[in-house]
Amino acid sequence: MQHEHAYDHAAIESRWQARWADADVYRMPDNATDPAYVLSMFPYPSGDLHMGHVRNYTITDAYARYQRMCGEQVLHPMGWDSFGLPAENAAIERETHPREWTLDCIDTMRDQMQRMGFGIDWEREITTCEPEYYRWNQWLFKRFHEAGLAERKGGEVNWCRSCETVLADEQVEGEAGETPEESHGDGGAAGVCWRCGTPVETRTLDQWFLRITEYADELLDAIDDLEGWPENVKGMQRNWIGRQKGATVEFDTAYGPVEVFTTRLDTLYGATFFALAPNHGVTREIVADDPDLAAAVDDLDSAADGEGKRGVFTGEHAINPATGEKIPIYVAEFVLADVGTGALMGVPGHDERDHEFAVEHDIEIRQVVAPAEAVAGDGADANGDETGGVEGDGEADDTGGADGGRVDVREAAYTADGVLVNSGEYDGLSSAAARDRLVENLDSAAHEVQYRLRDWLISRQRYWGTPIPVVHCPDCGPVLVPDEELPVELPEFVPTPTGNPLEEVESFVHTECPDCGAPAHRETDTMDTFVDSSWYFLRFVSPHSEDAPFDTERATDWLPVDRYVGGVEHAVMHLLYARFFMRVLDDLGLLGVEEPFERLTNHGMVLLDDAKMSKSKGNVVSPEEILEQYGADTARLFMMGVAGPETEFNWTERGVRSSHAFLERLLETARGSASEATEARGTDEASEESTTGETNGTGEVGERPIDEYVARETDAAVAAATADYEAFRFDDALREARSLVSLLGRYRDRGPTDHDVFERGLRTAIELLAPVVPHVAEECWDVLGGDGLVAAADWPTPTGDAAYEAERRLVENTREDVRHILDVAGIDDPETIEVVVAPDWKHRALELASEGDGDAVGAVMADPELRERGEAAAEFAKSLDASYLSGEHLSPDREFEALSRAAWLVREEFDTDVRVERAADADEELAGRARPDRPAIEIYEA
RNA sequence: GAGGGAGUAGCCAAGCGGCCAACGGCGCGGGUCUUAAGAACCCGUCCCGUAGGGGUUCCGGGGUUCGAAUCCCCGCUCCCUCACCA
Repeated sequence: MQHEHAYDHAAIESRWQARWADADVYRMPDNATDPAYVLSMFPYPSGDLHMGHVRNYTITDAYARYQRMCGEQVLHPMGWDSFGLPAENAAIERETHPREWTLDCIDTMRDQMQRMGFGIDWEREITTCEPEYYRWNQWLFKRFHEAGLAERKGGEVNWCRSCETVLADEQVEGEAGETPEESHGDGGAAGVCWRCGTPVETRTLDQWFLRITEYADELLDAIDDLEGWPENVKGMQRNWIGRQKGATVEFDTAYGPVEVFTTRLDTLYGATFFALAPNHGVTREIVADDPDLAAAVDDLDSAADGEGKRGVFTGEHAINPATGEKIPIYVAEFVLADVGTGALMGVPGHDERDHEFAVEHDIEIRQVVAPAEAVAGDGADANGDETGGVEGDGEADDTGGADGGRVDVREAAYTADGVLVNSGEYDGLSSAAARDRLVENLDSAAHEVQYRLRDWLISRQRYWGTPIPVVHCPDCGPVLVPDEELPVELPEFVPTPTGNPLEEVESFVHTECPDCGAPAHRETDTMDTFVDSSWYFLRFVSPHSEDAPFDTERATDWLPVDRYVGGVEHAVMHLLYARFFMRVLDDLGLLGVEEPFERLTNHGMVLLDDAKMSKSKGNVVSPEEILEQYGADTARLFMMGVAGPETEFNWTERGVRSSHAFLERLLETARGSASEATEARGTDEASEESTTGETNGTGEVGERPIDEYVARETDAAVAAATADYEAFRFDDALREARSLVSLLGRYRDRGPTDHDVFERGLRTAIELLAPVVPHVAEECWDVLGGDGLVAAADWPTPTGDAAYEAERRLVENTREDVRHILDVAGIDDPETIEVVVAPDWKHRALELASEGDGDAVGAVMADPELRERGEAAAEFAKSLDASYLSGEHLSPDREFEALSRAAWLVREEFDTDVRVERAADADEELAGRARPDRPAIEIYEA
């Protein structure tokens, strides 16, 4: 059941959206100097905004608005990551063109964003599927190519036998139970074709790659300096790059030397078998004239994971380069072609996986490394050679099967470093030293660094992407299209039952070689869409530039993006590719910045009933509905108030309603204040009634403690909320703003208010709320007769330099103490509550003690005046512990003022008389009980 | 298995060396307002206590420190990423 809206959000929102547009508030001039660059990851235009988008953009919008109010020039742009497979699918399904479908979706989503009130500079909108944008993908591709960073080479890709086409990884559907998560890059996925269900094979085809591996070290090492990035993202990137330092070494075989990579060269003497990947070159040679063996190898499943260590003995042997021993060569399932060299030395004594294989195939297990303490215990010559060496060598610890310094490698592999045994001349060396020594001594051995990161395969055999600007000439080979001929535009879309539609467009394919003019055919592959998103944040700097992808000078000034907000799912791909692009562009002299994103925030998910919202599960709350029912501000306020940006939270109807109710109240309060101001002007009738009990203060409206209290709280709220906005703690900032509104409500309800105090409070609250609920804030601002737009107003600054925190704490603690006393003492009907601030000398003593070096009593008693206090001073000094000393303290005057201002709260709560006094004006005994931060309290019963 | 993160009162969730018995929200209890309900607002919500006190807490166990939810070590549990990675 819906109750009627006390405010017409639809009218208010569209009114202010129009006003913002008219006033061009979000326009970012090109001549700005180092503006605040606040960015949300741009969306794929799927057709509808979902809650995740709304949360994402609300976060950046609120921060951008806050920054703008702080006087910053703010770049908060939006664009569309609009190439990609779904559009192609949708076009086929709906018998339309991917471009039309995409542009329709963009229109819908732009409209939704505008209705959400996101303050975006639409003049800078970019759409990656437009030639104006993707021509620069092509241009950049050429620059990469010139720098030797784009190359064509054989790559493993997914191939569907039935469709006779290459499939992008996304076009490979996972088998039972597996989610077809995105995994770009190399092929090898085990799955089925998305169109026909045929199991996907792997083929090696010539494809275009960007050589990101050239930047592996740089990208990895620079992660340490990304201080504004979350640890998990940094960890994922490190992991993904996967640098591993070790060594290569060759084993001789009847088919020539075969290289292996190992991180544990020190275990070389323990190598008792040799293993090849099923599709290793040497495997093919061995198998070539042995059909039985070939069949056995064929039977191995290279995609098998986990259980069992299947393998086939080839009958061949390899020569251990260190010992000259002959060891059996196996073809093993667990050896992967694309890891290391596709071949490995098996050391069952010191590698768990090898151990398992050896046990299954009855291979000798030999110990060649012992825990350091075991060797020392034997009195063996441990040699003490700790020259250190290769990165990543760990201290010998007792992991991996060591037990009391003794290990039995027949039981389990001992995988830790230690001291060499059974290793001839290397016995007694530490693992690390042995690794270095072996590399020195063996001709075929060399230090080697390996990466998990592979070059980035950007070729995609589909229509809806950036055409790779290459022409294949029978004579000249692949030739790049000259810059003047860019962009290579996509031809009309012709749906084809299978394969890449581009191949079917003769007018596109048939062309001339730019070099020799001979008939040639155009490359029909398009680029991975991650190319588009690897530099889009640069395009926003000069979105209409026609002679460069972006203005170098301006980009160098504006970048990096100050705050980048998006989902964790882009932790590796997008964010790594973008970092790669930036570094290349920097090296090419097109940019003077190396890292794209200064501070990165991964927003949490929006849940419904503890589950991720998803269309397939049907548990989706559509922004469209919320927009209609409650309005944009309600949705924004709820999302921002319920949790910090990184925390996931549950969408609840209740929460939404309470946010909506708050906005209604706020609006009523503003309207009430405005009408009161007009009516009651001059009507200063004394309603002294409610002020008669005031002990401190004159009772004149505007000069009463309560007026001062409200004024002070207004400043305190500003101070706190500002710190919260700075720290991206929007939930806390909103709490401050909301509690200020609530205080103002009480202030108004309890009697005559000072109009200036009240209105300043209200205006301030509106300003604090404006970044999150911009429409209602504008409406209130307008009602109150504010100057211009709040969106363009100055962020409030607290007047004075008050210790707001300390004051609030003092007041709160004192109030709690009063309640506590009343409760514990069982006083039901207090008549007077007397609050006495500690005497000056105690404050002075505290000050001296905190300045002194530990000896509080000494420091205090050294002061002649305090010494005169005798016993009392000594006692007090003794009671000062370190935590008390380290705290922030108010002066006696400040304490007195803060408590006086807040006295009305106590008075109201307990319906009693309250007296706040200075020590000098109070009973001596009572004053004696007071300490700084802790006034004495005496309660008199009726 | 490797790397990252986390375990805080009924629940969610801050805090990350002293101001912490520990913010805030939900739930629950009391109160104000109201014809009533709801909303809103105020108070309470580990135990004991007739004056602001005391006791026992922040996964478990050790340690560092005058002082630890906060730092270090060990263990347990959970989440995420990568993974038969040589």
